[in-house]
Amino acid sequence: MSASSALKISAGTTPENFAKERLKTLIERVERLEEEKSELASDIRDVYAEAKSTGFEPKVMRQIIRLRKMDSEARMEQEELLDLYKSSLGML
Amino acid sequence: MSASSALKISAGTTPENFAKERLKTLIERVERLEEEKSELASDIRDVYAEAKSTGFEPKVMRQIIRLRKMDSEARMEQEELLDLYKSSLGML
Amino acid sequence: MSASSALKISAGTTPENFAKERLKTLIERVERLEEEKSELASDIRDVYAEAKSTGFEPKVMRQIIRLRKMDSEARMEQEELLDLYKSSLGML
Amino acid sequence: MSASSALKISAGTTPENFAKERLKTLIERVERLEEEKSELASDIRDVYAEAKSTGFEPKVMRQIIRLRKMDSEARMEQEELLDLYKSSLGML
DNA sequence: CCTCAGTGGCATTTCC
DNA sequence: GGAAATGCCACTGAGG
Repeated sequence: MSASSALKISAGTTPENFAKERLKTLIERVERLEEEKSELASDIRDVYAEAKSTGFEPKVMRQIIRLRKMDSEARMEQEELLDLYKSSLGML
Repeated sequence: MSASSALKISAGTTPENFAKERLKTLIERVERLEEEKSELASDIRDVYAEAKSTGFEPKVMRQIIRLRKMDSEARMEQEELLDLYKSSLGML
Repeated sequence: MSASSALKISAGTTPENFAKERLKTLIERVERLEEEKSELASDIRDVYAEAKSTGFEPKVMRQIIRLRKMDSEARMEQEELLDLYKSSLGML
Repeated sequence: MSASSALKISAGTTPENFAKERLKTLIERVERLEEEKSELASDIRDVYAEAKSTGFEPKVMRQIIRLRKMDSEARMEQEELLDLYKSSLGML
């Protein structure tokens, strides 16, 4: 489709239409991402279901995962703190 | 634990170890999925930030998205209702 | 109430007793409300039972009710969105 | 509106319309009850909010209420059991 | 008995 | 940073 014809103004790119299209695009991007996020959530539920059927309690697993997450976050904070010290002392 | 081979004791596949490995695998699968989920959440925040910097209010966008989601859910429920009617009337 | 009388100490309104009484009142209010809520749940079950005995499937009824609820919620969200647009445009 | 005219058959009380009206009534009864139920739930939330603002922890209050409920249910069961014994022994 | 929807509670996130 | 809202999980209770 060519944009060279001024005759097609009625469906053209007025500023309002431009904004409208832009908004539409942004919303669809979010929706797509949300969709993928939901699928991952569903995958996670599946893993827990599988675990449960093998005899592992999902509740306990969640606890473990929470703890490991806290651990790794604490470790990262420690490292950031260390870097801060180093840079303060001109050691980076 | 089998006593048939003394050599494999330390790293052997006793039932307990088997369960332990299985649990470890499951937990790592969940952690990987959670990781991806977080990245998507981050992507979504980015889109909203970008939208905001272009003059669109995230609050409005969220509302629009919520409405669109409700619509599609309503449509799905409609279909379920229809199936229910059909099954009630022996048409399935 | 005055603390000048030593006679009323044992059952008096010390700060602790005051808090205790207040807590008791709050808890009883919740319990009363929960009670009424349970009665309504029971009434609802009765209606479904009656419907079933007249030949209507509760499952279908629930689905219909769910849909109607979604509709009314969608309507409310529509209005909120409109308000949001208005406030975005300084029309409120 | 008069029911004396046979001319109004098209909107009349055919068996299907009768069933339809009956269903409508049942559904509206349920919806009304659900509505009241929601209002009570809202009232309960309000009480907890009020309690919280006065310094009581809702979480603890919920615990207390749960325990008291268990107690009263246990007591009722005890009494039912006692009645059963009595009737077995011709003491009612 | 067992599945499943509904509901309350909790945690995270978001907005002010 | 604190309050409010949203989404998620566990649990209870109803229905098959």
